[in-house]
Amino acid sequence: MGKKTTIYDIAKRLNTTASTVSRALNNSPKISKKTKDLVLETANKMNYQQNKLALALKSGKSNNVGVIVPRIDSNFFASIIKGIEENLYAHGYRVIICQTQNNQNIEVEIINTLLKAQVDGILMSISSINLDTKNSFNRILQKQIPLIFFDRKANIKDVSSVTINDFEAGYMATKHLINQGCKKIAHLSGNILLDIFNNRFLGYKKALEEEGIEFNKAYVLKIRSTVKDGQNAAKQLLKLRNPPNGIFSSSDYAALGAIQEIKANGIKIPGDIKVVGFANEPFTKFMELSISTIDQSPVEMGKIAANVFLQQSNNSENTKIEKNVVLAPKLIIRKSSLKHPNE
Amino acid sequence: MGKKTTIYDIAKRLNTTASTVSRALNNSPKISKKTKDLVLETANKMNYQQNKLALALKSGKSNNVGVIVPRIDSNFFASIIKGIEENLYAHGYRVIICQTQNNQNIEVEIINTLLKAQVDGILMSISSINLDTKNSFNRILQKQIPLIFFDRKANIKDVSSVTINDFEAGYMATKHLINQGCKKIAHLSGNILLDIFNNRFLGYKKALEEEGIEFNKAYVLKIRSTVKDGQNAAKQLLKLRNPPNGIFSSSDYAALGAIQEIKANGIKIPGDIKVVGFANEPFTKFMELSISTIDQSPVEMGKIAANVFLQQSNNSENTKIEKNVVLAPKLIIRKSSLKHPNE
DNA sequence: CTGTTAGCGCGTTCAG
DNA sequence: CTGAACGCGCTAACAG
Repeated sequence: MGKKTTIYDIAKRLNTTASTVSRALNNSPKISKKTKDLVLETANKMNYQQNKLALALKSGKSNNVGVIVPRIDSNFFASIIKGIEENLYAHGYRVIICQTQNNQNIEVEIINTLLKAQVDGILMSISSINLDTKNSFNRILQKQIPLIFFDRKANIKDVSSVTINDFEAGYMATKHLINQGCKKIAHLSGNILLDIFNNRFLGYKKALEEEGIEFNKAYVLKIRSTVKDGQNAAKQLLKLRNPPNGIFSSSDYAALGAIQEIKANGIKIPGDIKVVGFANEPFTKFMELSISTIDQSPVEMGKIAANVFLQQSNNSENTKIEKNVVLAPKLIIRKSSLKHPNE
Repeated sequence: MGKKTTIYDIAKRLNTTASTVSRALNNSPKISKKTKDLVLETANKMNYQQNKLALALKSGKSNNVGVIVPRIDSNFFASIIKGIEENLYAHGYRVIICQTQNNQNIEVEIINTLLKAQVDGILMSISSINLDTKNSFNRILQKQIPLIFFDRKANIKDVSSVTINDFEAGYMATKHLINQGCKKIAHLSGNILLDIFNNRFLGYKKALEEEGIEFNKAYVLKIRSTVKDGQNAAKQLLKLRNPPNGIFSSSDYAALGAIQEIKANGIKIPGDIKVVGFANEPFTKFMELSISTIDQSPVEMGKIAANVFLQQSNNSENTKIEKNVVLAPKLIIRKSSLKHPNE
């Protein structure tokens, strides 16, 4: 009962051999319809189910793909994973999820674990970029298994990526604030060692420059993507002799924190200060004072990352194909940044 | 370069055999320190990495666990998965994620796929309960692989589960509304074919009964967990000759929709109608009119489900252990249901 | 302590 | 069209 039935079991029952059974089950042309039907029937009767593990060992293909994210419980990453899973499941791949918690040691360890598990590909959003992780990436590439970055990429030759144009996003957000009448615009930035945050920052600077607004270092604060950090940042900004009247936050959570803090000080949003966040987390839409933000089409990003993986793994040629898909960010204008008609 | 090095490769290089290498790598006691060190060193030099697939085939243990949810991009399920992954990763298991999209055919298919992939366990929140799915569950049990339900369970002998006390949750939410002065309480219910929704409904009824409030069938509406359905439900309720002054929604999203619709009609919340949702989705806390809700401790739920799996898979005895963990729901009181001091 | 052998379950030669 | 033999990479039982 607990024992699993193998092709040997069903061969024995039919007084034939495993290879015949295998052929029948795999629709081989060189087998008579009669024995084939017979095999299929008894296989069914015996509740046979193919052991993919044996197949994987034999073929060298596990049909598993590793997906590595800092954490899964943010709508952004969960949505990407949704896109990846839906796309790859239909192609016979199973998705293994791993979280780094933004810890580089864990990140390296996870990559090793996945390689040992013989995954057919690794799709990831990097947590950090240092020597250890670079070594890990090289180990992946040496094994010839496709590596695809999404959102947070490292700049490595021969590695494909799917990102949004973060520079453009930063530019759009800042330009929008300027168009709404802001001249003193602060920026809450993530760790600029990561491209995404650096590019958003550069886009912000570019927009200021274009409008002839002088860059003010005191207006740029480094934050983690939390409500708390947003509150603290807002506190700092409000203390300035010349506080900003616009804030572009590279995180929706920080934007929310900033908004809370500002309102707690009796300052009006969007009247006195206008705010734009980043990521289009669900809550930004649901708030009464809905928050303007940048949408990154995460589900689509996941689907595309999966497509790039599929192309790459079907690419039997040894020619490396590096594909860098850059999606267009969408500025979503909501109440938190909207100029009053009379303004 | 692309070729993977096996224990045979390193045995050959050392003029020894694979078993010696294996012993060295696995810290076997019956091997001399000298050869062991030598093996480890050259293994390292040759970039050896164990092929877990071969080990899995040999041992019959894949170290993979399947997790099945309706969808991953809701904070509730994502948080459960977070808990599961964090717990199981530490124990050497990898987590394979699958989404049913609430489709029973897909659900059955996924179970089959996971069984073929030789997962060591299946943790799931069911999408539907019918003959096909029951057959699937039986197939899992026949193969002696642990099956654990979380949140949405089916009542099947010998199957463990981790849930919250939904009856209690429904009771608490309704009682709270009554304590805040509501006498006409509506309930937005999910599909009561699923235990969770039925139990919430029964808890709701029980609370009414206890307070001598007559049950009014017109106050109970069936909804899906969407903002839209919440809006429609509110529309219906407001049309009643005697509309409710309290709403207990089995979904935060529907609660939000109802609130939007009610406010759009110029009716005050919590002044005229008080609302309690369900699941403690992040946005409920962030709204200016924060929404009262039930917290289900999803991360903890995931961790516990993982623990139950671990216990069950270590249970070498053939005695079935069925463990039904029931977590206590937490009522989180926020503005949407709070009586004004003067009221 | 080390080498030999066998088997996990499957697909795929190569013979017949 | 079918059967016999082999190998994927690893561990474990058995000899030496």
